[in-house]
Amino acid sequence: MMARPLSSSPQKPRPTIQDVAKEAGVSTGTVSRVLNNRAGVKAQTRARVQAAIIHLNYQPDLAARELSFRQPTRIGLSIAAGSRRLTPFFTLFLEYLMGELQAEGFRFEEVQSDSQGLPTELTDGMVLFGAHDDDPRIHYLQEHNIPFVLVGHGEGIRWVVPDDYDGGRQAVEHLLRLGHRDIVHLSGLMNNQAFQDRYQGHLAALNNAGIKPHPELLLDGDFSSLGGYRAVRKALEDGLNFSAVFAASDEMAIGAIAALEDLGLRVPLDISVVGFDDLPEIGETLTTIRQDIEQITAVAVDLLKEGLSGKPIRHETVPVQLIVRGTTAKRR
Amino acid sequence: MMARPLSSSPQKPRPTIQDVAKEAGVSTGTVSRVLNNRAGVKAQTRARVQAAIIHLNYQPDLAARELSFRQPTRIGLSIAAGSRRLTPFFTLFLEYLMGELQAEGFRFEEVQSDSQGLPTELTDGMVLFGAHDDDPRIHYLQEHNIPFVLVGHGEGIRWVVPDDYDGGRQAVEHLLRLGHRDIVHLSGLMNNQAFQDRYQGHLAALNNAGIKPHPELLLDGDFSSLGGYRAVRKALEDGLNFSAVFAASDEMAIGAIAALEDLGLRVPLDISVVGFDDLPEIGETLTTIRQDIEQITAVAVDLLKEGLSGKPIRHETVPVQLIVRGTTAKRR
DNA sequence: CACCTTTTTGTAAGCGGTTACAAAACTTGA
DNA sequence: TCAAGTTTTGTAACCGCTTACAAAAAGGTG
Repeated sequence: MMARPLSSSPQKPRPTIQDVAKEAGVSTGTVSRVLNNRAGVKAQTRARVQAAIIHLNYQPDLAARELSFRQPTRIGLSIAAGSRRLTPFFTLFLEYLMGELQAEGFRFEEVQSDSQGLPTELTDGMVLFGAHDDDPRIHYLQEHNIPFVLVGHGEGIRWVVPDDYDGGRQAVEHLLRLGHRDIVHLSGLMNNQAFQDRYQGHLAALNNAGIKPHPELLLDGDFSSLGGYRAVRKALEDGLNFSAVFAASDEMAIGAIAALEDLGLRVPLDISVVGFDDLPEIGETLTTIRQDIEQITAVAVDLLKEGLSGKPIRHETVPVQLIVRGTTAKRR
Repeated sequence: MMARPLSSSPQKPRPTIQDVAKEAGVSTGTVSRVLNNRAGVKAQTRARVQAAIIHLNYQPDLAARELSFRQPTRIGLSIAAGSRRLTPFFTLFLEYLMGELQAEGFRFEEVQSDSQGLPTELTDGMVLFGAHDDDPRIHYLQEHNIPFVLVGHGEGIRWVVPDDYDGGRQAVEHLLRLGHRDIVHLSGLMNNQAFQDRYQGHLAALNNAGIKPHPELLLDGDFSSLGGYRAVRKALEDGLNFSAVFAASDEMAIGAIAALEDLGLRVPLDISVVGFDDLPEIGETLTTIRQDIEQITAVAVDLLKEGLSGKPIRHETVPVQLIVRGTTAKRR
């Protein structure tokens, strides 16, 4: 045994396109064409090159590739001051966005969350999270002619949102089909467009069924599991009459269920609960409205690419989907 | 008004080092030296170049730079299956880690969270989050000679952790100084090293003060605000006797405070509460133990760089700090 | 089979930086 | 004032890949 501590060997030079070319007995140009799936390579040659690639365990150098392609590649993410970003939703959004940008060969430059929110580094494009319509960042980006996409609603800009309104409608229609009439809406103070839309969808479903909404069924769950718990518990203790809860987030739904069970009610036997988001680790047992966060980020990246290539401005609404699981049942 | 929708101009070529050189009347080599703060440039020349850089709003092309430096640059993050990653802590960790890696010129390759957890793409280095000592990923990385750093404890590998033990000790010593003797420890099922260490620190502080720990003061708060709320509320309703709560996370502390206040107790007049983490948006009013997440990520990146250059294996413990705010007071 | 087209492959010039080396410009001391 | 030494600057090769263009090979046709 040596006294010296273990240390890994410092360098192991990666194979380059040259090595692959030599191994396959072709030129670098041909290898490059194979790598990029370009037409005009004989099938036989292509196979030989691919074999060499696998044999050498070749991975193209991203920097060199990026340099050759010379396309804009720096994308920034800017988060509005005050938007709740320490949430499961945002974490997933961030992860998927990173993945999408990476897959498209972009460089995800920085998460900016300073109070100003204005880009400090120059980027080729921006994703805006949680911005208002007259956000100073929007003006800044427009002035500097930097393409961007807003996750949220906007006027005359590129944006993408999940269909919150439709989600609210679907959730409540599901409960109505099960015979429920007195449906609590558990949300937060309505300063957020998404939560407002979910509530509007809720109201629309009631309206379509000819049911008048009851104002005291709108509860403030503070967007958190704790808030959901306290709101529902208080409502029960105050004797509020309802047979179902539509929580505008999975977290609030979890809290609602805990409160119901703590007070001896069974879900879904006595009370049905619907959530919103379908978050992994959290809402996996809930009847809920699924937001496809991956798709939202994919659309965001698409829109951004359109902006980068000067295409016309466009926006998109990503559909949501009711997932029926074990927390809803026929009204007793 | 044109009917055609607005569209931004597709391209605006960035200035290159050549442009800067011409503008400043020097060669590209000199500009490069200025950019990288190399010695051997006359102060006057340096100033002229810097002026040109600012004037042209020049930003070096990262791809070109990376290609020239030819250093390993792809860093992956791997998250153990089953570790709770949709938490504020993890989100902040991710953001800081991205920032650090970026600042050091690395490329943050991917967030892996598949059940296997093994790297699917080749990376030059890895950050492991929430791995156990005999994690298959560790063996894999060692076999393939890929440098990595674990956020957590390990044997014979590079790792970094915050000083959880010391944090627990500091929190409880603070409460002891205020005269508290019956201190609830609010945590989760102890499957997590960090939470175990915090509890061990708690016990050590008691022990140093000659106080015997009381087993029923250890409460399961499920690592969440809701769990903290329910645990503390139940304890109060069961008549548990205590004058202070040490919650092993800010979220549980928030829950604990809500429960206390719902049952008519005042914080800190009647009961003192200490949290752990000092999370923005969440723990900002708490007396808490501050974890410097930014520093943790910075150390992780340092260790990784050492691994990349073949330096000996080393680990580091990042200190934590008691922040006294408004939720603790002398025992009445 | 000679000739023309089409397909496949090779060659070499970039992409935008860094840096080893050489050249030029200053210092210094006798 | 000039040679030798030192500092500053310029030149050009190179990093690994893409791609326009040219060359070679293959395929068709009368």
